[in-house]
Amino acid sequence: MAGIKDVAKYAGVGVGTVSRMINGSGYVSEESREKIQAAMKALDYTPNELARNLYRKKSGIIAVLVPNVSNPFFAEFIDSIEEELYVDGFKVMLCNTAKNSGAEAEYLDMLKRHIVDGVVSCVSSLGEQYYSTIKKPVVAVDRYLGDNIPVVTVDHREGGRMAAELLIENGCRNVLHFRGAGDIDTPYYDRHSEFQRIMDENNIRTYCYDLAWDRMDSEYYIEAVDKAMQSGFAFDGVFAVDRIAIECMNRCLKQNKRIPEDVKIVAYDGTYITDIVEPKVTAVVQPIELLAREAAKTITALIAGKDPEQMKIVLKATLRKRSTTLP
Amino acid sequence: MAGIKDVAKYAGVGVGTVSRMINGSGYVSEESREKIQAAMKALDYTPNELARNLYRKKSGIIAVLVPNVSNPFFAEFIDSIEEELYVDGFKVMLCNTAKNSGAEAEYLDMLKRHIVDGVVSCVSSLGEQYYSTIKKPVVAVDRYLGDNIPVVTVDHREGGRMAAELLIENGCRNVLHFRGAGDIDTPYYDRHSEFQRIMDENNIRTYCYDLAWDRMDSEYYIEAVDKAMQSGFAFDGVFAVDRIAIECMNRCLKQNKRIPEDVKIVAYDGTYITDIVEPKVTAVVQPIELLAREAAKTITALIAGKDPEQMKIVLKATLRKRSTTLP
DNA sequence: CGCTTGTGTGGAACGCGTTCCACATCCGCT
DNA sequence: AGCGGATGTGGAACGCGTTCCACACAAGCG
Repeated sequence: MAGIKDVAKYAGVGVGTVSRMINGSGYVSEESREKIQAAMKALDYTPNELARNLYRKKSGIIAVLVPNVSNPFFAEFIDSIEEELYVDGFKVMLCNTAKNSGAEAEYLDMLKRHIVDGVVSCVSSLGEQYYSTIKKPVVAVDRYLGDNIPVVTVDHREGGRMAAELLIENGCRNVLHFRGAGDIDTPYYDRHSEFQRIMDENNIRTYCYDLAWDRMDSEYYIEAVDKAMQSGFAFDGVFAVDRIAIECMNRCLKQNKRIPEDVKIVAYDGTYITDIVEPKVTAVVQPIELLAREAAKTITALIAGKDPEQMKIVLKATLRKRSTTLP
Repeated sequence: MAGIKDVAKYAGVGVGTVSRMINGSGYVSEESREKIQAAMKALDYTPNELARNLYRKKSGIIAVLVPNVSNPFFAEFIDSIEEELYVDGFKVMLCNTAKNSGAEAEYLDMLKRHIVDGVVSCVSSLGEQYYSTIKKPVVAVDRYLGDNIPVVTVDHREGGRMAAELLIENGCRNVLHFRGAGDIDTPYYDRHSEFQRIMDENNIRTYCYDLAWDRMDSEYYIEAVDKAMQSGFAFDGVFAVDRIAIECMNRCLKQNKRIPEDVKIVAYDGTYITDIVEPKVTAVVQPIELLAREAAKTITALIAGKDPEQMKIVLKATLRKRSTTLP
């Protein structure tokens, strides 16, 4: 493989001149330009990015940590952030952490090893104290990872409220509430706290099912719905993440319950799967693309050495009424 | 940031000794071991992977090119291959190519730049002649990228046959056939050729709708179904990729057609979305996990300098009968 | 005792592109 | 003529970890 020295020799110039030309820095005469161009073509030269990276101490790669890309929420998030970071010249390293409890730490370790310039984390099994030791660019999505780590999140309290109020307006009195995983003081959980608060305030009976934080697969979701159904709790409303909401809906339909007449359903996330089932599911929609854009902006700012303008960016969720609630 | 020299100085040994200790190569006395260990801890030393990479001329990263991760087929593929490659010590760089026509070439270029050690490509807008100039490890998934590029694929001919025969057994006489994108001589397309051949052979009327290769989004799919519906072709069978099959099903239900009595549907891919809609959709299921595993095995073998045992690995698709065809 | 072999070590050279510094022209201007 | 500035260039030093070579010392053996 030809190196810059070979090019310089072939073109009859010094390595510095070749480097300046490639990087468009400093002076290079028209004559040298042509000779170097010819040499590069003749030797089929491509700069070794590894060497550049070493010198610059950066790789141009950002790690994005998610539990699982096959979950449509994270798939859409990754899709968007990849696109966003691509235009800024960064590549995305994909890190699924659910498969293996050591993966999160290992991927974070790549920051120290200079393999990645920054991390966007949508997971948090490791906890604040672990993250607090990291002095490199990290952005948290939907969870607190420590005081010095900027977070991009959604107003889940408001999201939980919208869901709760809609079910109440719809006249629900007995609601099945699948509570997501995770620490209670992570922004993510606000939807459940607020939802539950409003339910209690209005004397609505609820049956809460707490999900494990490390399972996002269909099998587990189906199992969860099974168990909730077997509890014998007679419900006329459901609040759950997309996939579970859909599963509940299908069970209800199988039991000849009418949707939305007998059971109202509000899903959380509003990924495209709520729109491909029939009836389409009413959902609190997370602004995934915006979440990705803000996360991208924040991490690139951090990498560029700028302080993020805000340590906490809170986006708005929206309510998308479809056919699983009354018109 | 502390470097290996600092550690060596602090421990009172030479850099070579530190390096040997870190890499477990060569001799290091117990005494040196302890001193180095202490020094590493004291200085919070982590080796700079960039420098190692430069020396070794490899980055430990494999680029996986897909049109779009939000498509569940690719999401599941990436999910699996990431897991597979993780155990082999490789990281995955995610490359969505649909967003931008230049992205595929740019990501491939990273091979030359030594940013990635190999590429697993599930896309092919660039064509054989482009790929043929690449002398680095590349594995193709479901498409031919040239004679010297190993391919992992599925027996789509068989897949197309299973779908066709099932619809015929079900008594379909007028079938809506959404044909996927791409070159006709890519393995991927075999399903359509074979399906169509059998349809023609049995004098089944078909209405073929050809999809654009560069669109995988819901909007486009909905538009496609719209157009096909508007054609006025009265059909009693549908063969299409998951997402479109589902869309067709929903349209039919809305028009009060009964599934499967009035219209039979066979989807291709069999990702989880065919299982969350009601009725569940009969599908030719691609062995995505296996596809990922074989692709991972092949690319790691290539990177290790081994020749792949086979230049073409063909896996079996299976038919999963659900409720959109007769029992 | 002399020799081989095993153990252990320091440090120079290397991989490869970037930057910086010293140095050389050539131009215009006073 | 003399000076300042723009233009242009070559190559050493650097970033940082790895490898290899020269060298040192101990033990084992005839």
